[in-house]
Amino acid sequence: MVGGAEGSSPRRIPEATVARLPVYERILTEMLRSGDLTVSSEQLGSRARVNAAKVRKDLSLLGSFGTRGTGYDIAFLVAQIQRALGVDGDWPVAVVGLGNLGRALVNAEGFSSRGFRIAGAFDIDPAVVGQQVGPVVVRHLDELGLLEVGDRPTIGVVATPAAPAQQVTDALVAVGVRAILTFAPAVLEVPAPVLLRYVDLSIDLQVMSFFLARQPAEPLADELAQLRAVGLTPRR
Amino acid sequence: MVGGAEGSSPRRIPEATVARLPVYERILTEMLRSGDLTVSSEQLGSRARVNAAKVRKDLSLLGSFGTRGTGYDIAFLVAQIQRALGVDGDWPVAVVGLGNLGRALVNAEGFSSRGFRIAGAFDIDPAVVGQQVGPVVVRHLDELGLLEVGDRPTIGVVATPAAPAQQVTDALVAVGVRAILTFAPAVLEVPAPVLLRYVDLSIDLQVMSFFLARQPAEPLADELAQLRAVGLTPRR
DNA sequence: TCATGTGAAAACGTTCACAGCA
DNA sequence: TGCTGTGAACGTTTTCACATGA
Repeated sequence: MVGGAEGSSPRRIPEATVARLPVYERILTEMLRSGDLTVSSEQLGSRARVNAAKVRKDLSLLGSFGTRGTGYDIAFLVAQIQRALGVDGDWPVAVVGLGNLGRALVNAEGFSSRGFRIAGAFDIDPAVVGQQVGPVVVRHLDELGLLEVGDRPTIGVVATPAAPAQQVTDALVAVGVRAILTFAPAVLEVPAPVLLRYVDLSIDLQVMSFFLARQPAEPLADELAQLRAVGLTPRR
Repeated sequence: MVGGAEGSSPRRIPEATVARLPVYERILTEMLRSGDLTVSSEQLGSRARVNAAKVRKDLSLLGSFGTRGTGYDIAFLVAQIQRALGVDGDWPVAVVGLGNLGRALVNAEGFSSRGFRIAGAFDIDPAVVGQQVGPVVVRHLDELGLLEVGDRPTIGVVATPAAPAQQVTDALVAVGVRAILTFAPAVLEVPAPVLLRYVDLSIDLQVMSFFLARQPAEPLADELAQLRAVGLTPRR
């Protein structure tokens, strides 16, 4: 649904596919490290818990660069996926809230890799402001608007408790973030153009337990093959 | 796809709906706190960023208990959603890895609420083992198998770095968890019947940035209305 | 021979539009 | 009149099945 006059865009990549690409990429990167050079849709699919035909459809949307009879060149595939996901971009991220969760995020492996970089970390607790946390020095939330032009965040991460989350979100929107990723267990309101994504332990647990509840405790292997892992997506 | 002879199960609830129910529930609970008594599908939809018809479809799957011309009784609706999600269950959860992330999880609001309870927290770091973290005392991973029968975890949460994640997962599977929720940036292998869900900052960021990249920086309100927030679900 | 790439079919999920009821 | 509940239309995603090419 990202309509518009895009001109020379190579192909429309469905949202469902976009959600799987990072998973493929991670698997392929791991395989590269293990010394593998090529992979079949069958292999990749079984590692990603995805039907092989789906893998082929997904990859064919990026262009046709598999070799019939052999499979895909892993290194090349990784490069193509990265290109499709737009790794070349620069995505400054502001993290607000440096409790345990915020600290974990700021230190996360694979955060600064990829186009993402932490443009700033913010809190209001005087005990935390000024502290060095991982790669950054925590600043007061009031300084959010004072970031250099090149560091103006495109994405805001809300890692506060539920109570201040809406206020923090408003502050992020005010400095122009175009997307919010929130870990706070609260429902947020943002203006329509801002992308909003909730990451939530209790929601994940509830969805999981729903499926567990209607699954026999000791089920037969056959029926289980059909039970795919609850996806990554919009789901998202 | 949870086929089988379930007999008197009320209705099949699609996965997409299941992923939205906890969101509705959270909004409704907040509205209750604000003193609201009823809600229309329009109101609930706009808060959840979901089409009103979809809200009605979702809720009608739980049974028909709206009042035409008025809307839904919020308290009753919350109860129905909870019943559908199976709140009545008991879901012991084992958390492995008590770095910043594990600490955040163990202390999370809304963890122990709902049927979930922390049956145990495990690590291998001698500096952490024995420590009181939030509501629990951390035990050594080797003691995972020693939990009382009533505390045998149904769900395992992996909050370790990528390197030991597979090993930890194997240990969890060995003690009989039926679902794994992992925050480790690694691809895991589990036997087919075990549900597996990845929660991953860098994947979320990548998906978000993909949509941002093909979205005009200062887009018109009309086009944006179509850009729904990247969902929760499976996520998804 | 083996595995990709892709039309066509099936399954699934969303949205529309309106009948039905308070 | 206002809002739910739901068939039917629509759009998207998945899966099948096989022609194609290394």
